Amino acid sequence: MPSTLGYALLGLLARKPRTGYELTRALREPIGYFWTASHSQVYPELARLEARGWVCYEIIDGPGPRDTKRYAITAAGRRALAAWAVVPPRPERSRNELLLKVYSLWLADPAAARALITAEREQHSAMLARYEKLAAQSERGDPADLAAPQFFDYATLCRGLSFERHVLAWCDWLVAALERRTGPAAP
Amino acid sequence: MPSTLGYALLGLLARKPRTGYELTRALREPIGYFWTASHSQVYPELARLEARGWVCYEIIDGPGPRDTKRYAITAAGRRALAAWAVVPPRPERSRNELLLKVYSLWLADPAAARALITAEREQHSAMLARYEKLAAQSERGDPADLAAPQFFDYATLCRGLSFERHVLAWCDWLVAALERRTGPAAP
DNA sequence: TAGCACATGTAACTCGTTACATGATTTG
DNA sequence: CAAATCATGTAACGAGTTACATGTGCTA
Repeated sequence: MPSTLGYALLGLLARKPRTGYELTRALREPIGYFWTASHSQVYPELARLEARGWVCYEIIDGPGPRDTKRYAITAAGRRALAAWAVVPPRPERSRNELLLKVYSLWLADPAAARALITAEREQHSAMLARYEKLAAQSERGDPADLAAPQFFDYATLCRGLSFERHVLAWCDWLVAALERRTGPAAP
Repeated sequence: MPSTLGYALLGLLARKPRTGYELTRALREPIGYFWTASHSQVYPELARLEARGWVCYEIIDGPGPRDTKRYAITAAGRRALAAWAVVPPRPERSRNELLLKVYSLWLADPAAARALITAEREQHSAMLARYEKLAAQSERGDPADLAAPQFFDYATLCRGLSFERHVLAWCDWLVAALERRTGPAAP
């Protein structure tokens, strides 16, 4: 039973073969919205998956002192991934540093407290813009085809859009509440 | 500079003095909604905070083979907490195992996929009910008093309510989309 | 020619979980 | 009398981050 990262890599390889470097990049950009890993985790994990027979690789020529390996998922890997995907994940305990700060914000300087929430708002606003751009670009595929990955890409994107909108609304509410009490921020 | 857990403990102690055990409990029930830790983390962290002069303790008598210590925050601890609270947290990379599973759900059995999302929906439905109960109980305090903790308790609760409602709506949408394609689930 | 993207690995360290350990008091 | 709750600690392990390490090819 490999780690969650192993299944993240399998999920990417089930769509197309990639090198370790390409997997690392994918763990920043499309997958990074819900799972991340650094390259120092990726290479050992690929070796473990290969030892288990869930991925295989061919050596292609590339730059640098080492071999460049292009990995692909095997039939056994695909079966393992499909089985893992429907096992309910254990309820994960949330870790939200911002909420922890809000919990102690009554001790803080009111102007600085307002600035904290405003900054957070901007982060989520930027993230929402990125998701909206992705949504505009995405070809959704045939929505009738549940065996094609596009619909599930779209489902994860919808979750991101919804999440950012909800956080944004909460930030707006909180900033307004803080301003109502202490007067609007100085210019 | 202590860990985030240190500030979580300070945040609790700024409200009232507690024993390590009481802090551990608080890290499950009220704080657990946005930060968790097990008791094996709490005791060493309390020792570190004490060494730094941010908390102090008095020994009270209790059961068991060891001393029972009741910890309280010091003036220095309170200053450190107030300063930390307004420093913007580094944007945290999300880790959402369910979304990772959704990303590979096109490979899975459609009925099992539907069951996965339905189960997730029930989890969030139960969590929403807990939050709504808490909201009904909560005395919000004088909303004009930004130096009192009650308003900020309420703010974190609002975030929980909003979060669960958004996830619930997404689950409902996804289940409906999956059913529309494969026909309603067998009874 | 300096920096970046490509490309792959190892090592040290931190944070968090699980398991090990002990023992009193209360409740079913 | 068994189990849960109160109460506090240490140790082993696993997952993840940061830093170390090497080297090519392209572009500003």
